[in-house]
Amino acid sequence: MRNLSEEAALYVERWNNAPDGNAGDCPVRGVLDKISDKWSMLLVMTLASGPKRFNQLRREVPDISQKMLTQTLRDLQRDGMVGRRVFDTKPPSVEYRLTPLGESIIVPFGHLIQWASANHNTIGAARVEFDSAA
Amino acid sequence: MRNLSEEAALYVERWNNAPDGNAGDCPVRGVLDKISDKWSMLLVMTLASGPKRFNQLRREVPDISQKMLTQTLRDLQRDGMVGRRVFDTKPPSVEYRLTPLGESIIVPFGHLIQWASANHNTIGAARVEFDSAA
DNA sequence: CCGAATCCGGCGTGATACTG
DNA sequence: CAGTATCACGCCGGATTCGG
Repeated sequence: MRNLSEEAALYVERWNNAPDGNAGDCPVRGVLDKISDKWSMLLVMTLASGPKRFNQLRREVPDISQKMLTQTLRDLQRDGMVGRRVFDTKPPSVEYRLTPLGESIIVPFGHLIQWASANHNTIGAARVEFDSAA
Repeated sequence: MRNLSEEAALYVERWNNAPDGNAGDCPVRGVLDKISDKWSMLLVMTLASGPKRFNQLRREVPDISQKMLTQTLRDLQRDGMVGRRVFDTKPPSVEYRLTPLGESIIVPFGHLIQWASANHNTIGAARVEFDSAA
């Protein structure tokens, strides 16, 4: 191990000592697969600012199709990240909101966004450099 | 906004005030797409414990195909996350190691792993509950 | 030992149309 | 407004084979 930060070293150690290090059925990878879903985290962050209705979400995430919005919301609901509430109005309206579990992922995911925001320029430059060298 | 933690509220605000909130070409989403890659972060965490050679990586991540290993390593190299060093030995050997940029993602990604590790039981239970209700 | 090149099946994804 | 149903396409990713 090189001189990583204390905190980084801790995570690396935990990773290496995980009971199922890198098995395909490792439960952590199961959760991470959801996180890596194209739309899941985008919707979570959109719902983070408060409950929203179906078409409201469509407007705030313009490039999601209706199908994927429905499907992603159902998956998030299934995982207990999002709550769904139906109002018997006319026309009917449905409200989606983050559960406490859903809210709890905002912080760790925020760290990742912060990292991406801070480093996307560096990454972009590295890509240009790499491609020009080829 | 409900009573999220101070930190969570901060990330939500940043997200909503982002210059490109949710455009498809938002640079942050470009970076996040890489993170959401099936193998990228797995390899980063595997390399976090030190430089490794090609077949060494294959052994430590048994369920990755040779093709995806090559491809993912090249992408990571392109993004400046991984360095590649060739030794003119016989037989030749190639060593991959994290760059400082690559090491810098260990901490934010570690937070996510920690969250996944802490909550995968809750999520699993929520899924069973949801499926049985259907 | 470290790859590149090729073939190909499956599934995630979007477009479109229809329902209550 | 809030979905469901169906179809068709793209491309990711695995298996296999070949090369330096």
